[in-house]
Amino acid sequence: MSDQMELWLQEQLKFYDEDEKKTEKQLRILSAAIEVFAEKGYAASSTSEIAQKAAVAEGTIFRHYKTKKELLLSIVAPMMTKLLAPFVLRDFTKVLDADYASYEQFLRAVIVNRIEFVKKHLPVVKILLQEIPFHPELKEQFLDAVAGQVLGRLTPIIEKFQANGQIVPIPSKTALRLTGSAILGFLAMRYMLLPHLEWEDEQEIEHTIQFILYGLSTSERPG
Amino acid sequence: MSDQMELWLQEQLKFYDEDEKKTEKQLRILSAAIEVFAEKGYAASSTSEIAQKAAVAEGTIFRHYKTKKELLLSIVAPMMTKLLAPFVLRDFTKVLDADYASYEQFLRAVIVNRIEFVKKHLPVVKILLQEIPFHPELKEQFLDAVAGQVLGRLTPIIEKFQANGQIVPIPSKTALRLTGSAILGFLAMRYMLLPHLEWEDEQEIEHTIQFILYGLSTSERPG
Amino acid sequence: MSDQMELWLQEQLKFYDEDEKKTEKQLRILSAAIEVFAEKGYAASSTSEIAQKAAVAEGTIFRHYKTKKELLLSIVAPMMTKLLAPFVLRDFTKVLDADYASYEQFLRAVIVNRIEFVKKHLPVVKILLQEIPFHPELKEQFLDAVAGQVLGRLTPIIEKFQANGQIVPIPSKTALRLTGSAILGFLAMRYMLLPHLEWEDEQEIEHTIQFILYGLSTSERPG
Amino acid sequence: MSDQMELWLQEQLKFYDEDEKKTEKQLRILSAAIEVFAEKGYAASSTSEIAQKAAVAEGTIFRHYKTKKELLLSIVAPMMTKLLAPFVLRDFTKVLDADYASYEQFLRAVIVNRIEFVKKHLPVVKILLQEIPFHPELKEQFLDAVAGQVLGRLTPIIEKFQANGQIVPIPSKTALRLTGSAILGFLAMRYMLLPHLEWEDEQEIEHTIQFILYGLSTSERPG
DNA sequence: CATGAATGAGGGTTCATTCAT
DNA sequence: AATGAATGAACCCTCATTCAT
Repeated sequence: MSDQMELWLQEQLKFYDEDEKKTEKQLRILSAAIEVFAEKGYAASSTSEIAQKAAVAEGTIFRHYKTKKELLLSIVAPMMTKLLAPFVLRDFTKVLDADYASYEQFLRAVIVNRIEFVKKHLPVVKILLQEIPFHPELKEQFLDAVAGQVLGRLTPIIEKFQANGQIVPIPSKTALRLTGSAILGFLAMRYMLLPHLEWEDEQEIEHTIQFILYGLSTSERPG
Repeated sequence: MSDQMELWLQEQLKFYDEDEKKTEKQLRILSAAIEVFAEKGYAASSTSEIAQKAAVAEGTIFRHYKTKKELLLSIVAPMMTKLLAPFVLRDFTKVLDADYASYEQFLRAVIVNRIEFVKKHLPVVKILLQEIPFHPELKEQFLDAVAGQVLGRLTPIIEKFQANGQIVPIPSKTALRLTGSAILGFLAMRYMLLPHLEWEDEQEIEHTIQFILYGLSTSERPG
Repeated sequence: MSDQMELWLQEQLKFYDEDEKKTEKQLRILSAAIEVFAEKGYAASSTSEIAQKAAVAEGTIFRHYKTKKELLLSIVAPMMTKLLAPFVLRDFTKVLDADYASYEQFLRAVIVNRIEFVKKHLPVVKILLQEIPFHPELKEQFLDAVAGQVLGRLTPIIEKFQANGQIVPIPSKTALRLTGSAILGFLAMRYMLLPHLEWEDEQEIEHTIQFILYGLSTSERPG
Repeated sequence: MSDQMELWLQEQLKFYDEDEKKTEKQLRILSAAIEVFAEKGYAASSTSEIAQKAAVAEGTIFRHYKTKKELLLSIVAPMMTKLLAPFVLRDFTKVLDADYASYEQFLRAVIVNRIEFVKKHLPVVKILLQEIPFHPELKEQFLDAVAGQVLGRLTPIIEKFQANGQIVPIPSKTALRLTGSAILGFLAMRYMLLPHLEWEDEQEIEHTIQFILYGLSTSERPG
C-alpha cells in the first residue's frame, strides 16, 4: 500500500521536473553556482569564481541572469516548489481516503520519498536552508508556500487521523512541526553536519518514523 | 523534583557567566556586531556598518579585534561553550542518580533551562547556527565539543533509562538526535522562522516534551 | 675598433628589447607607476595615485597586476636582465679575443653603451637601485645575476689583461668592484644626485675611463 | 705622519660627539627607529612597530618627536653633520700644509678614519643613503653641506696637489667625485650589498686607496 | 612625562556589473 | 550569444596622530 502511494507520488511529480531548455553554458553556470553557493554561502561567493568554475567568461553569467541575486533565486526558487510539490498535489488527500491508509503508511511514503529527493538535490537544499535566514523574500516565499499550500493540504489529513484516534489531539500545526523537525533533523545531521560518518540509513529512517509515530500516538499517557 | 534540578542547574551555570571586563565601547561593538551578523550573516556584514551602529570609529573595532573573523569568533565561541555547558557539568549524572529521576524529569529540567538560555541569547545562537555551515573551524569546534563532552555525558543517562525500560532500545546517538531535533526544531520555528506569530509557549513546550517522551517510550508497539 | 664593438653590442642587444604586446592602458599604467615609484619610492606610492596619473580606474591596475608588488616587479625585473644583458652575451669574450682589443677599448665600448642605456631607462634604473635595499628577493635576484653570469663572463677578461700586463694583479673581483664603482658613481651623481647641473658629459666620461685605466694600470708603483 | 693626522682628526672630532642628554626611553626609541628604518625604509616602517621594539607606548614617541618625519630627521641630520665633519674642520688644510703631506698620506688618513666611522654608525648611514632619494629636504641639506663646506675645504687641497704635480689636472670636482665613488663603492659593497661575505678589509682598502692614487696620478699616460 | 584607547583618512584589493567588440 | 577589459564603490585593515587619564 505504501508502495502504491510511492509510485503514485512519483507519477504526479514528473510534471514538476520539466526544465526549460537551457544552453550547455547555462547549465555549466548553474552547476558551478550551486557548487560554490553551497560551499561558501551566497554572500561569500564571487561571480568570478563561478564563472571560472563554469569555464565561462564573467560577462556570460550576466547575460543569463541580470544580477547575482537572480542567479541565486533561479536556483533556489524552483527547488522550493519541488520540495513542497507532493503536498500541493490536488488529489493528495483523496488518495489517502481511497486507501483508508493509516498515518504510518502515509508518513512512510512521504518521508522516504522526500528524503530521496533531498539526497538527490542536496546542494540546492543546502543553499535553500542556508540562505533563508538572510533573504526576507526567500523566507516569505517559503512561508507563504508552506502556510498557503502545505498546511491547507496536510491539516485535514492530520485532523482525519486525530478524528479516528490514530493521532493525539494536539493542534495540527504542532503535530506538523514535530513531524517536520524529526525529518529535517535527520537530514541536517545526515547530509550537512556529519556526512562523512557511516550511516545505517534504513535503520535511522525507520527509527525516525517510529519516533514520530509513537510521539504522536494516542497510546495511554500519564496524567 | 524537576524544579530542584532546574535550580541546581542554575546554580552550577553561574560560574560560566563571568565575562572579562570590557570597556563600554567594546560592549557597544559587540552588541552592534551581534545585531548585524544575526541579521545579514557574517559575510554580508560590513565592519563599517558595525562601527556606525556602535557609534565608534571603524578603526576602533580593529583595536579590539585583529580581524573581522576574530570579532565573529569572540562572539560565537563562548556561546558554544555556554550552550553546551550543562551537559559538561561534572556531577550532572550524579544528580539524576541521587534523585532516581525519571527521563521525563530530566528532559523537562534540561529543556526548559536550555530554551530559557536560547531565548536570552537568541541573536548569538542564531549567528552560531547560521555560520556553522560556512566556517569549518566552527563546525569542527562544535562537533568536537558535542562528540567529546556532551555525548560522553548523555550516553550513560540514555542507557540507564534504556536499562530500566523507560526508553526504547535504539542506539543512544539516535535517541539523542531525535531529542535534539525536536528541541531545535521548536526553537528554530519559534524564534527564527516565525517569531512574529503568537505562540502558546508553555503548551508548545509541553507538547514537544510529550512528543519526545512518547516517541522514545516503550509502550507496546504495533508489529 | 671600439666603434666596431659598440655596433656589435647594439646588434646583440636588439634581441632583448622585445616587449610583449601591451594594451595602451597597460602602458599608461606602467608609465605612471614608473614615474611615481621613481619619485616617491615604492612604499610611499599609492595605487590610487598611479591610477589617477594613468587616467585609469584603480581596479584596472589590479586586472593587469595581481598586487602592487607584482607591478613593481614587472617593471624592475626585466630591467635587471637588460641592464646586465651585454655581460651575459655568449660570444662576448670572443669578440675581444678576435680583436686583440686593449682593456681600454673594451672599457670604452661597454661603458659608453651602458651609460647610454641607463640614460634611456633612467627612472627604472633609479627604482631598481632605490628598492633593492628593501626587497630581499630583488637583492638576491640581482646578486645571483651578477655573481652567476656577469662575474663568470668578466673574470676571464680581467685575467687575460692581467696576464698580458695591462692590469695590475689584484683579485679580479676587486678590479671589477673598482670599475663598477667609478661608473655607478658617475651615473648616480650625473642622473640622480645632481641632474640639474650642467655636465660636460664627454669630458666626465673620458676622465672616468682614464681614472679606471690608470687606477688599474701597472705603471710603476711606489713601495 | 698619517698616524699623526689620524690622531689629530680624532681629537678634533670629539667635539661633534656630544649628544644632548636623552632619557633612557628616548634612547630606546632612537635605537628602535634606527633598526626599523634601516631594515624596511622610512615609508614602510610603522611607528607602532618602533614603539613595540622600544618597549614604549605608541604615544610616547610623539611626546619626543612631533611627527614620524621629525623622528627620521633627528636620526639622520646629525649623522650628516658628523659624516662630513672632518672636511669642515677649520684648520683642516693647515695641518696638511704644515706637514707637507703627500696626497697619499692625506687620503689614507681620511679614508681610514671615515670608513671606521661608517662602520660604527652603519645603520644610520644606511638610512641616510636610502632615504635621500625620497626626501628633497634631506637631499638639499646634504648637497648644501657638501657643496658649501666640503667642496670649499677640499678644492684647495686638490689644487695644491695638482699644482705640485701629484694629481692629474682635471676639474677638482671630478677628482673628488672619482675619489668619493671609490670609497662609497667599497662601503656599499662591503656593508650593504654583501655584508655576509668574508672580506679582507685591509687588502680591499689598500687596493682602493692605490686605485684612487693611480687613477689620479700623473704618471705618463698614453696618447 | 607616559600611556594606550580612539580616531578617520587612506591604504591595497575585491567585486558585481557594464559594454564595446 | 559570448567575451573580458574596464569600472568605481565598497571592502577590510593600517596608520600617524591626538588626548584624557
